Amino acid sequence: MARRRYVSIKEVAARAGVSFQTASKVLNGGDVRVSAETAARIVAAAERLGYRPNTIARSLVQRTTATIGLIASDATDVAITLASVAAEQAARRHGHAVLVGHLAPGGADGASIVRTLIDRRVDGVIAAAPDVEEDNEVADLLRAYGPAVSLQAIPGGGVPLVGSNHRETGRLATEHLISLGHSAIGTVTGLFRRRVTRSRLHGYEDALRQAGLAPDDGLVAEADWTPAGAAAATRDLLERQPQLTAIFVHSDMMAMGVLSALHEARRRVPAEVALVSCDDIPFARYLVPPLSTVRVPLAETGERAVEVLLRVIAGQPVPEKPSLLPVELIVRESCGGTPASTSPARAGPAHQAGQARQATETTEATEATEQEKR
Amino acid sequence: MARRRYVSIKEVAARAGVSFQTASKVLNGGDVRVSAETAARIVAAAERLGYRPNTIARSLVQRTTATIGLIASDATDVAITLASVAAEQAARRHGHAVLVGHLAPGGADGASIVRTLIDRRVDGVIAAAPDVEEDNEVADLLRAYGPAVSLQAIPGGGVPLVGSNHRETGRLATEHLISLGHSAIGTVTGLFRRRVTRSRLHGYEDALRQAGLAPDDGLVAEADWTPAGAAAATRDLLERQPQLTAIFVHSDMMAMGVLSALHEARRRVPAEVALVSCDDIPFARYLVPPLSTVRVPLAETGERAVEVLLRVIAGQPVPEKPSLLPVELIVRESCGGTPASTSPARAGPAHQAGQARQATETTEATEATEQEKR
DNA sequence: TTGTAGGCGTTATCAC
DNA sequence: GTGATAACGCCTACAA
Repeated sequence: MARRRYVSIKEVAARAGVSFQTASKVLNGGDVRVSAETAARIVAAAERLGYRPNTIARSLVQRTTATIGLIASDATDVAITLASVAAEQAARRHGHAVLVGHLAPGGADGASIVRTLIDRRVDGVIAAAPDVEEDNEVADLLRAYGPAVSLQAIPGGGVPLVGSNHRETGRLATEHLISLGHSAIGTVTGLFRRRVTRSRLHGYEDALRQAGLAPDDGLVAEADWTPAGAAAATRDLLERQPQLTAIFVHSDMMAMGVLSALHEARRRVPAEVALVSCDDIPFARYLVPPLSTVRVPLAETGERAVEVLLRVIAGQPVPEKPSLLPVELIVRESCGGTPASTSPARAGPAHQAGQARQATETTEATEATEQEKR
Repeated sequence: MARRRYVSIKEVAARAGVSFQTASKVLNGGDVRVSAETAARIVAAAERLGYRPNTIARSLVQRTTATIGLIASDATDVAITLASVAAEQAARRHGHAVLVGHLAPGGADGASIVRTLIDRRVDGVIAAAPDVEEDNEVADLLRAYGPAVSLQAIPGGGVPLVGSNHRETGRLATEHLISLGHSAIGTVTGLFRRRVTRSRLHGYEDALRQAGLAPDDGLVAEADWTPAGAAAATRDLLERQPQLTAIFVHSDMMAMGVLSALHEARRRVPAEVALVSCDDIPFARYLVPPLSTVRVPLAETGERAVEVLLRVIAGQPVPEKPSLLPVELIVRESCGGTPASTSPARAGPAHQAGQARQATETTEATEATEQEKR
């Protein structure tokens, strides 16, 4: 367990009887104008000695670290974690290491994370933490230093965005509830100050209006993305609007809180209250009842973000327009497969999703798919 | 968005009218045998120019990177993610950056992650990925290069372990079910090849034997830590042992699968089947019904791991014995608060947990606590 | 085909 | 108090 003395390229060279510069040349595979025989000797020596290049030294001269920074949120929302983990894996597939900093729940330390990354001279950074949407200091640092890509809007702009169409998401979910015959549709939202919340709310209102229903602020309850907050918001909603027959909730994590509150209030899902959510985290299908939700391609988002970042790092122009990935409604049981006979509401129009499709999923099919993955 | 030209200490020095060595001295706060006035001038210049030290260059000469490596699992198990995120946050609090590598679901790329970390000359590494328990190559690399700490056993030993007493965990959960009057207690386990599984199974058997009940292999169903796998195992179990009235499941993630399968089988929880799990992930309380579970201090485990690692890095002796954190039974509704009147089974003995306590939690109390945290 | 010189940005050890 | 010299491990010319 003692700290290992790393062998340097000079030792390899000495062993092979060449200068270390020659060794460097063959070990880096570049333009090897070296006899095949000496090359082999060098490679053999390197192997024998267990040579591992010191990327620190290499970075110093090359002025690039092959490392990207990742600002991640704490682990409370599984959906976001999914995106950041996928980003890390994608970066590594592309030959880059990843330096992460997770925002702490209380502290507004986004800037200190970014500074750590800058000091370590990462080649670029990905912001995958909703909280930084409100952090001007982070935004300034990101703009000032090197390339960056964000999974949420950055104040002041200037940082390419990768995400999905949140308005579409809200619309899809709400339209589906309308098409099932619901007209008293409440919504448990994320924090109002987040763009994603406002966009999904707009989508929700779009769908209502399109069906001739008037949006009503009394049907909207703000929560904080946590199950606890969503449970509280749901209790409020049920008290204020006991007649509601459906709820659109802005995230699967919050859907758990909604289900919990509904259960405590003895309202059966979907018989008495239908529920549609957003995200489609891996275990959404295992909630009781299985959750209908608009799938947001979180993992793909993370992967796309590193692709965009790596492209910018490579010198390509910074994308002007956000990169939006398609969302898709996944129908399971929490919204009821058939219209809930609550009111004579007009059936909503068919789904005319732009870049979205609708998928209906049977229990058996899902299970099979997910088993396969293992 | 253009890549910023970083200002070097030489520019700062020039600006302040001193040599760069002097600037280095005052900027690093070391033994400042420099006039207060020049010092101030240097600091001012650094600030004005937005000087950020190049830690790459610093690392090269100091042969330490103030960076630790973290081998993490993919995000499928929330519990494990909790530990690795906490570890990262703790490391940063201690002034260290963290380079992560998440194991990909399929690939056995643990070793390649470790090599990436080694090449980047991290000061130490934390293995927080159950999968590496079976990876000899990772174990060898960890032993060969620098300090390491693991959250699970490492083949061949030599790497300090931080975790919890799994046998105790299994015993606590099972004893509680026994104390509620159950005698036909099934268990949905993790993968048999993992130590944690075997330990929890031993705890389960300990409790049964102590209550005069004979362990029965027919009551044991292996799963793969996923909700899907646990659901399948549960269906098997219900088919083979329709008389069972209680289940001990080895993780909260799997508990979701168990609840799902129970729901599909129309078995009410806890009225017909009582359930106790392990982990106490943050949303365990929001499952339907709220999950009784043995709390494993995941976040604390991650924090402890970095403390141990940092101590070893600082030159203190490598701990011989594993560092085990206490577990605690959290009673919620999934096991039923009162004895299920199923069989005339002898009530189990009172809990004589070694380092564990039992906590009973009301809905109200939990909610209050969790709300506070925000 | 191989070796030499120079430098990446910093810190450390001495002289001055 | 301050600055010159050397070194960390490597890479990229360019010279031999």
